[in-house]
Amino acid sequence: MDGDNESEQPPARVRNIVELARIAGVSASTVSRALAGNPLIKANTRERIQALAEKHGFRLNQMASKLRTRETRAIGVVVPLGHERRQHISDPFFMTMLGHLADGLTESGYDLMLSRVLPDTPGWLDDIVDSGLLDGVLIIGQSDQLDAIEHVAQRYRPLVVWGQQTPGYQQCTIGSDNHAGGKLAARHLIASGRTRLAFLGDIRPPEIAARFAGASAAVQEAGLPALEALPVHLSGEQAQEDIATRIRRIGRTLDGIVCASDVIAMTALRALTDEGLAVPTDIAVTGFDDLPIAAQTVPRLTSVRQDIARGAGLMIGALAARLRGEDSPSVQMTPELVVRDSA
Amino acid sequence: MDGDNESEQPPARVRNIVELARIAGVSASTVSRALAGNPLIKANTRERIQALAEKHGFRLNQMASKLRTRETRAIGVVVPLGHERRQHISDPFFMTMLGHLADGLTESGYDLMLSRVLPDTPGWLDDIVDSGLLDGVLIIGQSDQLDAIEHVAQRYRPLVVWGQQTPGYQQCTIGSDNHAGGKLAARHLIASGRTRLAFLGDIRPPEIAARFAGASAAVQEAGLPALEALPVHLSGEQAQEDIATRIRRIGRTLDGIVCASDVIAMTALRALTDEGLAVPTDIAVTGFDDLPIAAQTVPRLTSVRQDIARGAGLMIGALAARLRGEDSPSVQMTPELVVRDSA
DNA sequence: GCGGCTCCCGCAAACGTTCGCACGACTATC
DNA sequence: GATAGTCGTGCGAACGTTTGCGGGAGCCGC
Repeated sequence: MDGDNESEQPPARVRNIVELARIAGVSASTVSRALAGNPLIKANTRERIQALAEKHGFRLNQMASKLRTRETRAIGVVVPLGHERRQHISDPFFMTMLGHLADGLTESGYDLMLSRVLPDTPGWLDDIVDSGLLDGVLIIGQSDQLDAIEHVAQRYRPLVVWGQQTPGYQQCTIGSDNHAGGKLAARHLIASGRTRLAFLGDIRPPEIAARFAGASAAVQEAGLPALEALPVHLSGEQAQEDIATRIRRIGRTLDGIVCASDVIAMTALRALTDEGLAVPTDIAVTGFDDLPIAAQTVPRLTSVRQDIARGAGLMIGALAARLRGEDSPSVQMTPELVVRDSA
Repeated sequence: MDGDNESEQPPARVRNIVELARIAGVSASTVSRALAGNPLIKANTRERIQALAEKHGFRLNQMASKLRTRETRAIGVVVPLGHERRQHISDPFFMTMLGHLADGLTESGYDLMLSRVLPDTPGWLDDIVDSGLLDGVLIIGQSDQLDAIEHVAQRYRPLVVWGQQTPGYQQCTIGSDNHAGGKLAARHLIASGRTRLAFLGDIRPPEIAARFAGASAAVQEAGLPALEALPVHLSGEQAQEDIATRIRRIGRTLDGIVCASDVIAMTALRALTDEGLAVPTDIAVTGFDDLPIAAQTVPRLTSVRQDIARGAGLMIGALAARLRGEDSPSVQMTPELVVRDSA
């Protein structure tokens, strides 16, 4: 009747392994091993301790455990927002990628720590990799931080980057062959008789620069006048504004637009409709990424497909190899043009 | 000439505070305080130590620091996928919310740990809150875990939920007044003369159930036959399939659809177009959320606006209050109908 | 009855910080 | 010149785990 009655009041919460050890009448080491399922501990004490832990709602303090074992089982996913200092990561591409990474990492038993970072201090990436909180780091998009990333990649192995592989850089990069992708899109427009093309998107990030270069190459080999890049913000209300303005200003002088992403293409579609221009009859539009929404727009978007799920898988695979101490090469996936109605 | 030359080779990386202390010729405590900017340490030794740390590329081990201070400065963001066991969190709503949360938390100096969890083990949420890794937890969407969440909420204060406030439940819930929102949408359809309505979406999650209930109420007060709910998956290719099937089967019998989300509405739009049904002349469609894409579809989507940015802000505010030990009430935001072209 | 073996378990030292307390040196006061 | 009051630094004990090593208890065979 003295509070020790099990059925009357919920057992006191146990806060650490020693308390539980006292209750069980064993040492802390035994509890630790028992909870870890270590066969060194006799089966019935092991189960007794596990039951006791369950009963008192006890869970190991991961912080202590991780400190001790020096294994955090956590991966950092960082999105550098160097060229695009907008407040939120609303870009569906990032988000989709993030979703796949979350899946893959959870599956492998890793926690995911998300950092959306404005890279203004020089050591931003060092702060992350040297925090002692992470076993490895995945970077989504190089933004304008190619060199900063490279500098860290030189000494920190478990680092994998989604982006554009660049000659002379050692960082393990997973990404599409953006140059080929851009070329694919432009060639398709040209093949359908378009001659007055433009490229819509900010070409500072290496991925986009490569897409632009690819498209330019196609334009050049067709003997058309050099492709012009029309910089616009990547997403957000700002982008909508930018794009609408661009379209209003020069939409009628064009008959084909290669867009840096599906989101941009989608917004362009909307802006063109508003301008009274018909897609694809007056002007053809291609996207990039082939996000699910590309199939849902009216007209449906012709887009360069990036297999994001596969990309995420490759990133995790490469990281896993590096965590095992093996080496893992960069991978360029071959993009594919998905022809729908917009071009 | 013996390797101690500073300019020749990069200084050896220092791994912990004691090593740095030895180099600086002081005690570990002093280094700790110096790096923390503690004014107890004389200004010039403080700076000397900071410079030394910089030079040797030393950074505090956060794991140890967090263990010691029992303050993790990390918030868990969890997305329970109870009713929707699809592989990825691709839903743009979640993603947008996540983006805003990431912004807000980073701003307040918190790290964000993302857990996408299939709640199959009974203690899934306990595992998270008792991991010792987090100062607080935000849950996006209640899924079918209302009770599991409630059980933890009873004892764990720093927990805030995005979802539907439900009578008899204590959990701190931030969300829209979904009932009002659903009613708003249905009333709008009815006001424009629609009489044969349906609700498109899985009504198991409480948020959606409330939207359905609200729409039903409007239908009932107009004296129309009871509203039918057509369950479909929330997103992904599966959803597309589901929706197309539904539309093909009964699209022609309807003249108005209340959709549970913008994504569903968008897919419906596409499916209707494919069926040769004109929106809004043949059939009117409303969305829910008013995501940026709602303004980009053709025709533009009439949707019930949820201010996601504000919602994220409220969640973080409520959590912050709870972290300070204060209490914070649930909040229901008033939704607003944004009328565009689809209804 | 003694050595050796197996089987469980406890001791104590880590992991890398932080922070209360004490202590030495130096100035100011009477 | 003794006492009190700063100021700056070091000692050592935490935070809650994990794990190498050692040792006691029990059993076997000789």
